[in-house]
Amino acid sequence: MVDGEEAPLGLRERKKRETRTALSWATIRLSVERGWDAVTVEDIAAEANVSVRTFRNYFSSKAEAVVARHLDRMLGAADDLRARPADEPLREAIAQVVAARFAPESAGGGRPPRREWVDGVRLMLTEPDVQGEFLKANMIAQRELAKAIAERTGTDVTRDVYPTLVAAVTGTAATVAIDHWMRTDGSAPVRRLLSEVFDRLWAGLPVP
Amino acid sequence: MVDGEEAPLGLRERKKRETRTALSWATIRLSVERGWDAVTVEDIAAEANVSVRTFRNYFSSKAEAVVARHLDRMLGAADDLRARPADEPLREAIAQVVAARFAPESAGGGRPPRREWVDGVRLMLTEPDVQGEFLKANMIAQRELAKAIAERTGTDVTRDVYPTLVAAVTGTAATVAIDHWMRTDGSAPVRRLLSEVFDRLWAGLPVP
DNA sequence: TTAAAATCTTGCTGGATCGGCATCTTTTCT
DNA sequence: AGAAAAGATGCCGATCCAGCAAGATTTTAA
Repeated sequence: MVDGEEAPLGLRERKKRETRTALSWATIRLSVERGWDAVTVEDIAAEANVSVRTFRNYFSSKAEAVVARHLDRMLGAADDLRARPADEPLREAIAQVVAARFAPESAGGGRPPRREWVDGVRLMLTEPDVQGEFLKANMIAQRELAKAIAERTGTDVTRDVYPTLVAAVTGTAATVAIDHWMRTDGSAPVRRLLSEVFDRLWAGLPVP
Repeated sequence: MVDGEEAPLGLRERKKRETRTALSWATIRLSVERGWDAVTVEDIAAEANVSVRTFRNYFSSKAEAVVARHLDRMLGAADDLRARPADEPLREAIAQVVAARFAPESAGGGRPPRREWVDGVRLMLTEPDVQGEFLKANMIAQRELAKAIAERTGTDVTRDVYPTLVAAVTGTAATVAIDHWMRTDGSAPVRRLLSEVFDRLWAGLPVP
């Protein structure tokens, strides 16, 4: 399951990933454009040129498909962490990899998000199912992140609470930043919020 | 929705709460005893003397019913926070109310949990659906907690990130403590884990 | 106290979801 | 090349789910 990430990645695997992201994007786009309830799994499958059954092989719900983008992002961050110089302070390393994954270029095509789109996304994110899946994804990513942190700090995920805790805090930072962005006018970019939240957390939550 | 908690609480409301907790407990008990998949909504409804449709009016899934206990607990904590002396440091106040709600007496009848029961609960909590709902509930509770914190600190939930952040950290602490308890032999009581986690968070996550 | 209004419970039901299975196609391995 | 492995798809029965309306209970107002 965990073989070298360096393998050239066969055709099969590549296609699978393509289908996965295609389905995920299709779900997001259609939902943003038409509204959550106005999109069926059938629509999405058609949009991505696969059968409904195949959609189900990849995702067990629309919400899961939407959140897949975020999940990949966070898993990627965990992965990046392992590649970070070992002598870099943990806090720095984490801040860097997470911030990098939140960079606009890192998302999709770096197209300038239109007002309409942002509003749609925000609306979509209010959907309870989506929020639930979002949290689940975060949890999964956190487990992976905890492993990476444990390796880096020479701690044990099952014995020490430390790696799990730091991972959880990282996930929380991301969630809070996004959450706050969602509930405000969105003028403050997520990255700024993220770094602010990070600083506060590692400073022990001083009263402002 | 948020009227004085002091209102005598009419018969209607009382009955509703009773049904709600009855359904929640029934779900938990049956699931622990028979195993998650061996329990249908029909069983639960029967156990609580209501129709299946009524179960659905209260909860949209078994998982949600299970987690309702935890949700109430956290909402209660948020409520307790408002009643805390205003000059008490925020950190202390939060630690107190949360710890109090995790006290064994505060749960159900203070019956000594049998080994069998604990194992069953642990097994139930590994169920993905349950975990998902757990996270959702936490999020809901956090929003409420954030409001209480905002009141207390004179900050604004929509303008400042601070209250949301502190609430999120509190929720995270609870989650991590429970998560760690679940994945270890359970010898360390949740309350001890909780306070350890709390201390570390408010100390800015020093490297151990 | 009584009648009206509001709310809750419940059975019914059509539409969507879900996951197992068999089959056909594509990729990978030897 | 040929066999083996893994994916995609269609089909289908079981289940879930939310809206609706009828009947019961509580609350409110007169």
